[in-house]
Amino acid sequence: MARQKSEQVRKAILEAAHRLFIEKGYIATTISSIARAAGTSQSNVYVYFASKFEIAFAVFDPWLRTKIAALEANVTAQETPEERLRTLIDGLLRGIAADRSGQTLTLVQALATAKPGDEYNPDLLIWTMSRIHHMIGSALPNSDPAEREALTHSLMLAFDGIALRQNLRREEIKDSHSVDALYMMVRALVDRRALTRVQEPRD
Amino acid sequence: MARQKSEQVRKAILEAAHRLFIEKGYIATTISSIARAAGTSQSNVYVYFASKFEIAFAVFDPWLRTKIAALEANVTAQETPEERLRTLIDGLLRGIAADRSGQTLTLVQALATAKPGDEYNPDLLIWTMSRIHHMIGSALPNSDPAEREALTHSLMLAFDGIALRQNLRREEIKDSHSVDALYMMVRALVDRRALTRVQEPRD
DNA sequence: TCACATACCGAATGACATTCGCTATTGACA
DNA sequence: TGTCAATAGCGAATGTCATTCGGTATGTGA
Repeated sequence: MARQKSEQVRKAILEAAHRLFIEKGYIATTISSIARAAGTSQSNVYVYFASKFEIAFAVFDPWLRTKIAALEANVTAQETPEERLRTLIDGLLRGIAADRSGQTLTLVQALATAKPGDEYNPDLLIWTMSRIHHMIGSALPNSDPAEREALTHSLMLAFDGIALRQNLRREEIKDSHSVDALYMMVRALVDRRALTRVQEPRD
Repeated sequence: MARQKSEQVRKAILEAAHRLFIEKGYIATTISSIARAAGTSQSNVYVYFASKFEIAFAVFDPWLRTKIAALEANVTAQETPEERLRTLIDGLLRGIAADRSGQTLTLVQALATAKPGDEYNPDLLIWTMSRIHHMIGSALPNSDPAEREALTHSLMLAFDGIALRQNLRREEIKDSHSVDALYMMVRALVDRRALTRVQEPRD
């Protein structure tokens, strides 16, 4: 009954927020500027979203899903497991986490400044983890489940690390080194298995 | 000439901030509450520190140096390289980065909310990296320099990842898994070298 | 003892996120 | 097709901070 929310207004708010978050970051973007860019009033934004935090999450969620889906398509398209592994690590860390024209920083800033009441739905987190887990399976066939699990967690951890640094740390630390270092370690894991098999063959 | 700053007031401010940051986090701690706890006025805090950000850094710096120094003593005290490696990874990630009664979250929140003018001295970052690098040397003797370099970067990255998650991510992700996963990968790196040496001895 | 730089203080100021009181619309139902 | 209650939408508060300002008082170097 009574008046309905306009899908158009909602979209306008999200699009304005999306653009402004990328341009100025979450913290420097004000609700007032989002409202202005969306062609509505500051207070009306709160009819559509309960808080600034909620807007950030509503922007981040579809952004990340799109990125991860594209990454997965890219990984799957690779011929060899080695290529899939490199594509996965590079795409996830350099392509998504370190992307300065993306929404990763939005999430980091939103989470860092979240107030006690600011909750978020864990679905996105779980979904992302399951996609990465799946990609790792295709990049490391014949690996044992514990190993795949461990790698999934390590990659998520690296994602967070890169995300935090993206703007917050100084240039003294080069992200590229870290990504290469991680890749090197994963390869070592793979190679060990290969070597172990050579030494103690058992199929 | 003229009046001097009181070392006592400075110390009182830092001690109050230290305690409040741990209790309530950086963001939820107000300059006003720091001043009250330090027994001075809000505005006088600005005579000693240019900004809230600067206070955070002044608190974090000695805290981290103490922690890292203690870790290094602990690592050095271990008998075998294996024990040193485990002590290093566990102490750094679980003991320092994930310590909820420490100042890690302070730094994350301070960095996330830093304004353009908020600069910090990179000395601490460089010093920390060099200590970790040194500890890795003692945990992986005979490793090649590139490998040690890569591990140092990976550990710093993991540190940041854990730090970000400390309060910001949900329980859906268990940090412990990630730490174990990382340890497993480093061991794989070590083992590979051992296996490689067995296969192609050359000493 | 004098003079001045400045520690120290209480009261602004300016930015925000969020809330409030009110008006205008609109969708369900008679 | 008219009525009306829920609520979209708006402009003006509110409340919370970090930071700044204007003034006063004190310690220090001369």
